[in-house]
Amino acid sequence: MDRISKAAFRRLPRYHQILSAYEGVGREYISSRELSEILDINETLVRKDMADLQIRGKQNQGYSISTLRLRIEEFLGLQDITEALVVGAGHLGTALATYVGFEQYGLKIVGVLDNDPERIGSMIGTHEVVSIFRLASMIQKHAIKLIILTVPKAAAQELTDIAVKAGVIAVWNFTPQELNVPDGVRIRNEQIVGGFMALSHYLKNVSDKE
Amino acid sequence: MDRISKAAFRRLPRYHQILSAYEGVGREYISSRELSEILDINETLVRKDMADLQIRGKQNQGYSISTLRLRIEEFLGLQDITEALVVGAGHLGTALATYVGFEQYGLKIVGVLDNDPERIGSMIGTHEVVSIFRLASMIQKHAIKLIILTVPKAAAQELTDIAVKAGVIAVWNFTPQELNVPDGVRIRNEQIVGGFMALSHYLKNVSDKE
DNA sequence: TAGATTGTTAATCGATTAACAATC
DNA sequence: TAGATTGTTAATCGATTAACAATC
Repeated sequence: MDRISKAAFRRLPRYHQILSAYEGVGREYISSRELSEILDINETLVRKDMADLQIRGKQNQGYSISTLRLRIEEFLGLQDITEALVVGAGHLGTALATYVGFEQYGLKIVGVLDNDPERIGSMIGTHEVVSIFRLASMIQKHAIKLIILTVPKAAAQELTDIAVKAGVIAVWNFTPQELNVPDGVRIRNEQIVGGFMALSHYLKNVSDKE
Repeated sequence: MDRISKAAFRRLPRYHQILSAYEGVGREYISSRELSEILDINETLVRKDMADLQIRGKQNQGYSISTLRLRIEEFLGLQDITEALVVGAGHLGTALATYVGFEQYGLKIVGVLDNDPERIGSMIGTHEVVSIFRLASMIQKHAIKLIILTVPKAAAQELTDIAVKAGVIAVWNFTPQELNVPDGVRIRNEQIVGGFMALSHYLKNVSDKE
């Protein structure tokens, strides 16, 4: 069975991104040392992560970049197509709905919904924005398992309830609302403002020292 | 000195968000039990976090919501104004540049830059998009310490170098590029696609079991 | 061979949780 | 008083790192 630690799991996207970049310029192998320096983590930790992924390196050369990248993709299920709806067609929803990079990871946006009559019917990339009232029916029609939630905080829980009832089992939550869902439904909270808070704390302490 | 664990630090934005919501509806106290249930973490952990923040609760009532919120804001420096530039005026840059919620945390966007002649001169919210060639001069003029980077991956490192040379010491990085910066410069990587990867892994394992 | 590198084990470090005393 | 709750200590769990053997 595929099992790695939570902490290692969080490193996989970062490994993946470096591997893709190196593969793009034709490199074949990368050492744990190099990976550790780019990511600013310990070298042994990289080797441990590789061992957890059941990837073996070559003495004197390091790890095969393509093997490793494919292994991460397999592990994360990036080779399957995941169809998703973008719920909320504001700037952030638009950014996510039109981001072409997602294709590479198997994420396919199949619809964009909003509640604003002015937006409904307009085009976002190749998608016509449809009414939020069609959320449940679209989920059922396409057997959607994942929604990308970019609506105002006040609407987040209600729309999640509707989506879950219609069959969704994963919510990528870009709202600051802590969502309540039944067991078996997975939430990923982006809470973008959290990133700023970390930097704000740093900036405050730098200036305190001056 | 203000010192809490890394893990506790990551919980602060989530506490803060709940406290704001409860304060908005007029609640005065919240127990560690309630916080732990909303966030789906252990009750003792909440109390330990409070102790780390040097916040004391009241027996039988819990923690004062406003005291706790203010303490978190103080700790994170959210009461100071942080001026920042949005570098890259695509959909994501636009979303971040126009997000009104940032004000509440002291984040003030003072400019938006892009390299596309079609975009330069257009308005994003109250900001006129200016040429990326003015990056260094704008940083110096406003004594900017933080940039919000939403440019294509290929441009990320070069623009970071320019910004750091001009005086920036914090980069909120929404590109997938791992940035290389001198000591003393803090990077926060958003790597949005990482959130999808976590969900993709979950979805894969759910369907494998069927 | 010497050097570079992987892979593994044991030690250490950090975070979470259980247990329970204190108190309103 | 009994019940609800905080606050703290010690135990446990999980993650990282140091040390070092193996090997190309």
